[in-house]
Amino acid sequence: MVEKITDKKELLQRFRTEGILAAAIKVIAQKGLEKATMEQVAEEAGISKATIYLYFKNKDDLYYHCVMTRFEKIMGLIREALEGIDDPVEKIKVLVITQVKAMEVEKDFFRVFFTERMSLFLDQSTEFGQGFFKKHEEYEGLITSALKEGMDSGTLREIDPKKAFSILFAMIRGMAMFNIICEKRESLSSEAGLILDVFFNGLNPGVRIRPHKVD
Amino acid sequence: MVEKITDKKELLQRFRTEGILAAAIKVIAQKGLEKATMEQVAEEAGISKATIYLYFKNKDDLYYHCVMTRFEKIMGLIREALEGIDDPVEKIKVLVITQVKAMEVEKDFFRVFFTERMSLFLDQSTEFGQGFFKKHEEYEGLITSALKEGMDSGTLREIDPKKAFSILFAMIRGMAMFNIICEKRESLSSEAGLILDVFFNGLNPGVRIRPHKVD
Amino acid sequence: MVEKITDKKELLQRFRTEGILAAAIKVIAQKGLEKATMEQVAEEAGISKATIYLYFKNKDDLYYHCVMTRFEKIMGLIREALEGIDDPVEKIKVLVITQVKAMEVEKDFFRVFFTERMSLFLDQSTEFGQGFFKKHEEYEGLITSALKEGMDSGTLREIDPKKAFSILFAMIRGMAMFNIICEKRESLSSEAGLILDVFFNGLNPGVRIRPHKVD
Amino acid sequence: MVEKITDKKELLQRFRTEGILAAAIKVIAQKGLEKATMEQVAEEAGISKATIYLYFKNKDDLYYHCVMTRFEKIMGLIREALEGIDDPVEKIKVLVITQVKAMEVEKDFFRVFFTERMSLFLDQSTEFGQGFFKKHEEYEGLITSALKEGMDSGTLREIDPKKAFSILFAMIRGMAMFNIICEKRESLSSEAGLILDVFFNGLNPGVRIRPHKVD
DNA sequence: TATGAATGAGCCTTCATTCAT
DNA sequence: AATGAATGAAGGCTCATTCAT
Repeated sequence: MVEKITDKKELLQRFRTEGILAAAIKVIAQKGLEKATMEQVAEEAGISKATIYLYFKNKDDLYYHCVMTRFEKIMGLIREALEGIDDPVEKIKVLVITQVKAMEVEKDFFRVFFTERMSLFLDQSTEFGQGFFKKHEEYEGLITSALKEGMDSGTLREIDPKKAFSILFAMIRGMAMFNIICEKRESLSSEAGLILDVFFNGLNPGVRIRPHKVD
Repeated sequence: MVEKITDKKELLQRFRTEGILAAAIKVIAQKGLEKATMEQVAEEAGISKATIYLYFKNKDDLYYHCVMTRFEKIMGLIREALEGIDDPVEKIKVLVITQVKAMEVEKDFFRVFFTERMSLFLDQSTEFGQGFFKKHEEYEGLITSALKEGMDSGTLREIDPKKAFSILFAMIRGMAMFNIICEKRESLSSEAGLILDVFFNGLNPGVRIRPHKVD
Repeated sequence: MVEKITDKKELLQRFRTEGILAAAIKVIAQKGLEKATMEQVAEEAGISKATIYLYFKNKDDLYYHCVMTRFEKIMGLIREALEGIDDPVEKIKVLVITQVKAMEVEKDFFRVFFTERMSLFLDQSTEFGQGFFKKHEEYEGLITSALKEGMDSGTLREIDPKKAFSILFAMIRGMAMFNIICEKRESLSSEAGLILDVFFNGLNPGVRIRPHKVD
Repeated sequence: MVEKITDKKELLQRFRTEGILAAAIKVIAQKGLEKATMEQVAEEAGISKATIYLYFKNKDDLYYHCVMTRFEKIMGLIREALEGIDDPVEKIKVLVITQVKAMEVEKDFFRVFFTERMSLFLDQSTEFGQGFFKKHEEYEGLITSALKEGMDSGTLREIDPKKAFSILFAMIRGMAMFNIICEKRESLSSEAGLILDVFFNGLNPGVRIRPHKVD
């Protein structure tokens, strides 16, 4: 009996939390982080400003959870997409495409994430920085292990996998940023192929081993 | 005689402008954009808050000029470094290295630039956005033309040069961001070689045409 | 029960609003509009500056409501005083006296109203101007209708009632201003009789139909 | 010789002074007193901000002189218009009409004078207040003496001439204000007749001795 | 005399955050 | 648990005014 009540509480808790996060993401995506006020988030969530503080410590905390939620969602999608795939190169391909598509779905939010207050996540002396760092390492692991497999099997050239990850990630983020931001004509996901092409084949002429096409 | 006076005035003008900019860059690099107050900038510059407004319209304008100044300086360095170099691949190599080194010198400032209020420069409906866009196009041209040359001469594989630029730029920016931000052990410039290696050769195994070493 | 709560809220709302207005009127009357700061008003009201902004949009809005409140109060007094009076000339007499006395009670505030930022109320392209205009028309109607009655009944000479109102109002305001401002020895209300005398009889010699005495 | 130089100096002095005043009046009429900045006045006058302070103590002083200049000009016009007129009633008529017309010519400036910072002139504890008071007494004398003449000759009813002046002046100012401000369809001067009519004949019915027409 | 340059002194306004109910 | 009400803390910006040249 008591458990049920607890369950109910947890349910409500989760319900509220998610409602607030959804509202926050929407408002932040629309107005940008700085201009998004707690008031607006509360209004969008249909609750009172003070209530937000029952579920989140402060504005930074709220934003942090917005980002982490997105992050986790994307990680989930990636894991899902990777299921059943063995070929490391294929894995990476799927990874990139999934990632890129996921970001495209929430363009507006990621625009903010990429352009405002990233510092919040990068200062590892803070709770937020540490939390983000952990998630990021998990993500890094996902890609790094695929790269390693490729290198071990001889499909990929041997270079420091962490560095390879860094580069790949940089390409994704970089392309994402400018595609997201500049409202390019071509969809972001259509450029995933290009990223992969360069990442695998480079710009040198010669027999391209892996042409890539994204559906 | 009259010229002299004008010169003096211009000199003072330039002196103040640069003094303020230097102060602003310092303060912003230290505290971040949001937390940097006009008061602090003024203090650092050894002048009064109101004086800043004689030289810059407002805080955004001040920051905009901070960024543009850095941009121009880097472009100057790049142009200088490119002098006398004919080989397109070599050009690109030099370009990347120069760029990366320049950013490293002002780590703290670029950390802010990459993580706070980039939106200011990306909204092309504003004066700031347009100004930045123009400079950026110039920069794009610098790299794109080198890439084109390489493609025309057959040294590089034919792909849309603008896209190639995007990717290269993304790699630089991405590596920069995370190296700058995460206080990695390795210096940013030492990774320029890696960037170039991947950019030219990709991760596929095979004969690497262009090994790169950065001094 | 629910009603009670609402009532309480409304009560508090009204309480605060009136408290702030009273404080504002006091401070403004003392220091003048320009020199009266929101800080001072808040202090006088025993609340925080920010709280004022919960009840009024900005300083202009606050001042606007100060004026409108006075206006409404005076209109109320006039309506009350007119009750049971039928004779149009008597009505006008009462009107003028009531008005003049009411202004005298709040000399200091009306001094400010007459001498500072009247423009705020006179620019009908603004919300404030329109609000004021409406109230003023109501007030005009009150007097105009009395004047019309008088003209219809033959007690008063026929002239455009609106113009008659304008003149009467001008006299009141003019006398008020200079009596209020110049700290004349004679009380403002004692001059109401004079106003009425001239308004009805003019300066021409001849049988004065209506001598006026104000108690 | 020395005198000539002094004269030249005086001439320049006067020239500058008048230039600044003209500029100030223009700017103030356009923007209102509060929004008119010393900078704008200087620009309009084609000189530097600092130069204004060579000729006027401060902004208030400048405004004061703007007003006094207008005042003196109007007094001059009135004196001129009164020349050769003997009939006191006629004098008053001319007085009112001249005054009203003069204000109409500089509507915009008088709008400001009537609605902003009149307090500056009304506080007789200040130099400005005293200066204004003196001029105003002179003006009062002009009208009062005409009124007295009329009373002495039996053309006008006997009442305290100062009070009669007050009332007449109130009517003029009041009508002026609302005509000036409200952009009434009828020209201000066309209402001078009405003012005079009421002032002389009142609203009582009966033989109107003095119908007034204004050209 | 004229001015370019500099500034002191404030004030309004905004919000994230708290707390009594 | 939820919130309406209140506020502390700051910061950008504007001008009138001064002064060295």
